[in-house]
Amino acid sequence: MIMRKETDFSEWYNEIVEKANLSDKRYPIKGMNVWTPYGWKIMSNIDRFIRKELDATGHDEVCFPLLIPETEFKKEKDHIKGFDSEVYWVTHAGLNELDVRLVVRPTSETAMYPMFSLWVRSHTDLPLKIYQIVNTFRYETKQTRSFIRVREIHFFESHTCHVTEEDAQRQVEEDFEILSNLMKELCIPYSLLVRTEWDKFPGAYYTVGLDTAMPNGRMLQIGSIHHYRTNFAVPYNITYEDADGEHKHVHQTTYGMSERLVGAMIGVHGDDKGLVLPPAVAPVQTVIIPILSKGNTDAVMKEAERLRDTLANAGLRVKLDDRDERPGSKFFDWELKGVPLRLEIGMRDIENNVVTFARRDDGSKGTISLHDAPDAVRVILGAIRNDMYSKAWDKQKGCAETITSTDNIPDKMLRFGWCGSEECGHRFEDDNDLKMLGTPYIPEEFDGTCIICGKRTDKVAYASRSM
RNA sequence: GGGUCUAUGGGCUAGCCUGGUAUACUUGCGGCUUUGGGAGCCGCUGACUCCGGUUCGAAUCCGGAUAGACCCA
Repeated sequence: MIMRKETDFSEWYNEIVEKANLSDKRYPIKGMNVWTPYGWKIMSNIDRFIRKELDATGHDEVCFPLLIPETEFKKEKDHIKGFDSEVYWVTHAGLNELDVRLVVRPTSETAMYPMFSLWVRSHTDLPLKIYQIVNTFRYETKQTRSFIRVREIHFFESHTCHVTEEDAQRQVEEDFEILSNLMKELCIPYSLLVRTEWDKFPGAYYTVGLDTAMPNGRMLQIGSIHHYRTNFAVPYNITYEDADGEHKHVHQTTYGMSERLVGAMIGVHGDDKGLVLPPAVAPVQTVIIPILSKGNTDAVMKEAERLRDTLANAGLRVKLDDRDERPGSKFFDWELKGVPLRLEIGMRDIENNVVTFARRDDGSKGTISLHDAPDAVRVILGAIRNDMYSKAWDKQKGCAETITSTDNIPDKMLRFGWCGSEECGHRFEDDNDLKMLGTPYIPEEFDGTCIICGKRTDKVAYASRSM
């Protein structure tokens, strides 16, 4: 197997997805792939974390219907303009043509908000904080890629309603905290950029894009947080009665991240040997490889099974690889599949009361005592998580390059002065085949000139080629 | 949005130009031997994307559909 992550990222990515068996692309609809068990376990582990975080911050899980009546879908003008060209339509039921066509949800604002209008009556009903983990559908015309650009998208979306704009803003801040907790487990670095006016979510007041750098220098959007103000509450008539008996529109936010997180994890952590999974989401956190030889098979297997049971009882996701293969072959397999920690146990180890371990993230090896294996394994997994996280951040920090002219633009994340006008923004994008990612959410000191018009500016913007 | 290329067992692939018997490797299944970094031998299962055309005969030639890869906007 020859994999070259740094030089042929695109090929490398496809090869990893196929060989590690994360997804089966052979389903005969473009952009709709089958989640195979290993890939789905990873996604489910991510979902589990999302549930934990959202539940802990007072969100309730719900599940809305997949189909949305055209009449509801079209209530918010900008929203429909943004999604018109990429939704699937249900036009028939059996042999009959439908009077009101149905949209297969591309996102659930227009499904939820008519119900919100019924649910929210009083200021005591607020804040309303709900989320769902479902699949959505968008008709992508561009080239598709497993997890990164698909037509059926597995994602979570949280929707909140608040009394005031300030309350809604506080929700956005809470979302950043949830994001931070989640990314620590997935070991993925990210930047927070306020999207340009022409790139914000259709119908939003503002959008914060969450981006992470891929090895080919391009930025991958892994999620977004939107502040809607009352932009949806007005057309959907979501109002509450305040303490003074006055009826007011709610202020709303949404937050969403998708299966792209899996794509980001592959891209950020993988290497030429295959996947590298963060311990929190790895379907198998540690694999035990028995080293057998003639005459000691039973003794070693017995010890290996005991080790497996001990670790499993301690709550670790452990697998004993008892296939009739040579150890080397098993090493390659599990490295390809990204298992964070490998334990080897043979006669030599048993005689010394130890287990040999090998870390997937940095390749380091050593031994741990058989007696306190569960604690030792937990410590190593924790170290793997921390090292993966900080290593990934170090890499991302160096990834943005400040440029002052549009000559010889490098293929990476770009930082530059921007006067803020749409005209300059569009020209920058069109002339250089780049996508503006936006301006920093957390303001950055800047003193320079707009890269297009040359006007003095203290505003800085980011851009990159899109994936 | 525009263009180029591709489609053969589960995976990878030979054959296509010049029409007639489909090749190797790998996976899977069974067996023997092996096991501290991709083991070896034997046996078995398993394929020409779909629709139409040309032809006595099509994986091969022609047209279309579908799916995939890449390039440009």
